[in-house]
Amino acid sequence: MGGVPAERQATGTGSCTSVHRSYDRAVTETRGERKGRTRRAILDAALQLTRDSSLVGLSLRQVAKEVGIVPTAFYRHFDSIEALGLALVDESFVSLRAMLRDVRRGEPTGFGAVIDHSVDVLVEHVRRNRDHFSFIARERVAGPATVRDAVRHEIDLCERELATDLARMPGTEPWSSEDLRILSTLVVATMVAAAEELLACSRPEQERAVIATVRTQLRMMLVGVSRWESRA
Amino acid sequence: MGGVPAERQATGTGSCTSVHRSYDRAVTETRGERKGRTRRAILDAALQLTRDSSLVGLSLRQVAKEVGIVPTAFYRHFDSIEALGLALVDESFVSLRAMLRDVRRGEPTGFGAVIDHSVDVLVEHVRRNRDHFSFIARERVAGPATVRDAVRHEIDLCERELATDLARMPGTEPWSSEDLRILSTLVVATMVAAAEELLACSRPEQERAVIATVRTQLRMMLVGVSRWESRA
DNA sequence: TGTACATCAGTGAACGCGCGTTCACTGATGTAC
DNA sequence: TGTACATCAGTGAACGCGCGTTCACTGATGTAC
Repeated sequence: MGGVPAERQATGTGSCTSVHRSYDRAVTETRGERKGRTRRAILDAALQLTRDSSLVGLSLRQVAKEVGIVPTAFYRHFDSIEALGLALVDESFVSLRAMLRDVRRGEPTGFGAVIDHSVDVLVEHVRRNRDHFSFIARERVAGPATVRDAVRHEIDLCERELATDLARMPGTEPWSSEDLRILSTLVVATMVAAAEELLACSRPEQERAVIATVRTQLRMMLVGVSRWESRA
Repeated sequence: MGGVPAERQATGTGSCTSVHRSYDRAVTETRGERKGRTRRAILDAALQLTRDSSLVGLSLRQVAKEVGIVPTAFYRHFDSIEALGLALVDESFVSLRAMLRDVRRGEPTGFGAVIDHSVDVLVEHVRRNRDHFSFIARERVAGPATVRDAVRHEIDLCERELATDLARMPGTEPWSSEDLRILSTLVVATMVAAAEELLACSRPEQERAVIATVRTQLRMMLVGVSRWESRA
């Protein structure tokens, strides 16, 4: 009875809705495509099931049940829940890097515009990749040690990336690279905190308040930027 | 065979070392004191056992085993792990409020001195109440829903408290109360991030780097503060 | 195109284990007289 | 001070359940000829 249930993935309420529909199933599908679909379904099920708790506390059997496969079939795709977690870190940061790319795409027509654009992009990406962002926020502090470390490492890379972006902004010419790094850590921490707040919002007006707050916070920082003198 | 194992609490490696020693045990002890000791031991065991994971994933049986009581005895003290979690939120924020009190105790002799003193106090408190701080950091995003909400609510209260403190600082007279609130949110987020970084440090020089970073970040903000004009 | 064999995603029974919770209990501590 | 009874923190057996992991398996898909 091998290979039946992969199309069940669309059943889940996961945010990453797939292109697969039930009418284009088995007939033309290669074995590898099928396996890929089941793998995708496992990843989606894990994201969905950890929404209100964490990887710690997610069981292989829960995931298998949600996907519609027998528990042992899980091992055809991942060695353990932890390995699944590391795969989720990878794909979550693909989302996050896409966001950074979108931020960078904005035309720099002054500080205020850069801030507004960045916040808009953040809000939009958090909305569209809710599960990825909340996965990162959660597992960063509460995941299994290897997952936690992987998330921290990726965030570290993002901070470095942002530091080089900041170095290209007008007004930061006199800054030391160390101070740029420190500022980018501050910006990332603020953005992470804002993302966490956005994720906790249930009503639109809460969301609007969070957006206004983070916008003002970034402005406060940039007022600091324009007056800052490294090593002084 | 009731009431023997309460003095076992000192066995744990918890950070809150108790005054109890084995030589002052049972003889003079009242029933209520005994119960209090066991309760304390349960709280300590929970803090210790969640260090590397989270409340989600902590079992009543693990706690009972660590304390040295039978699993069912747990129910004499708490209804569930979640109720135990809420008690830990309460006592963790007693630690955190003690820290805020220490910060406030510093003499305000200029911005730089306020920042240095605040960071020193933060570092000292994180060192001394490691388990409480990491408990807050973790359960804030990854705890059971009721625990998460309780932590968020307490942090919200801290932000309000800090906003009124900031209002008393020289230089903030022209600030709107909304902007003070936003700044205090920013300061708290920065402090929380710094505390998380400090908790992740394994070597002294990492810790020194984190301290230098947060110090600089607060300075950057305060340069912003001194130039900020509300509603402008 | 047809046949024979290899691959491998998914199956299902079975295992020993730790879980939360129930229940009737014990015996030291506390209290009323 | 002494006795009789109440309280209640901790006990230990028992329960049904979900867990991760093992194993031999099935049968559709893929490939070599």
